[in-house]
Amino acid sequence: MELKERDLDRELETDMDWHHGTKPLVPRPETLSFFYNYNYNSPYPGVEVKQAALMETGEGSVPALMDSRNKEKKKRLTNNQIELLERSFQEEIKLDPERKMKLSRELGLQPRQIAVWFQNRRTRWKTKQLEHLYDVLKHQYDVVSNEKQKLQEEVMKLKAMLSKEQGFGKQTFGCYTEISGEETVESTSEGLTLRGKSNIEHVADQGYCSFTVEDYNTTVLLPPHCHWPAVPY
DNA sequence: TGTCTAACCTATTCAGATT
DNA sequence: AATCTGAATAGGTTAGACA
Repeated sequence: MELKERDLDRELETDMDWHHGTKPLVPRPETLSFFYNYNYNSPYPGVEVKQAALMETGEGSVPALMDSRNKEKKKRLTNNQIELLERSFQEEIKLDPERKMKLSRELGLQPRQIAVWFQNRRTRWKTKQLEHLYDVLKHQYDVVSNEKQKLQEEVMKLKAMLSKEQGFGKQTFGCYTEISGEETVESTSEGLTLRGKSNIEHVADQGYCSFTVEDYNTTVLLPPHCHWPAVPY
């Protein structure tokens, strides 16, 4: 980013970390909280008017005064604000300065509020993605596990038939029976696991479980052209 | 190369909303 | 009152610009 843009950004307090470099090292004095609060000095006169109007109608997003000491309340965003923010988020998960300012003007919110909302929204989205990924992997595991059990049962049946043919049980099998050159299967009651490592561990070892949300976004959950969350909010 | 700063992240706090 | 939800904060990391 160019210096000019950075300076402008800082001047307008559009940066998410508005306090960087100027963060007070001591607790904020209550009596001066209005001074430290980023909502106080609005660089957008028009926005203030809009916010005041919204407050009057009970839809305001500007923190109202909690008491005589100017301590401000947290206010939830209105449905309209969230709707527009959501639409914007669906269009693009990241927020560029221009869009931030546009949303700020349209919604009557401080740029930093827009940035914070997007940051929190990305966090929620990521959590949902991970939950969804867990479900997908669990389902895949269950399918593979069931398949494995069926195959094991089939092996046992075939073994039983073989031993019957070879002398009605004269030949006993050990605890582990060779199936292939690489893998053995436990023939005990808990014989559902591969010796050594489970499928999931095996997959994890091969790095299949190592992914980023971006990778996941473009491979597992979403169609290739889709770069915004398919998982609902 | 080191410093500065914007932008991002995760973890956490805290207050309003809900049960 | 307890719990949930989400707006906001704290502090750390990263990347780009610049001297």
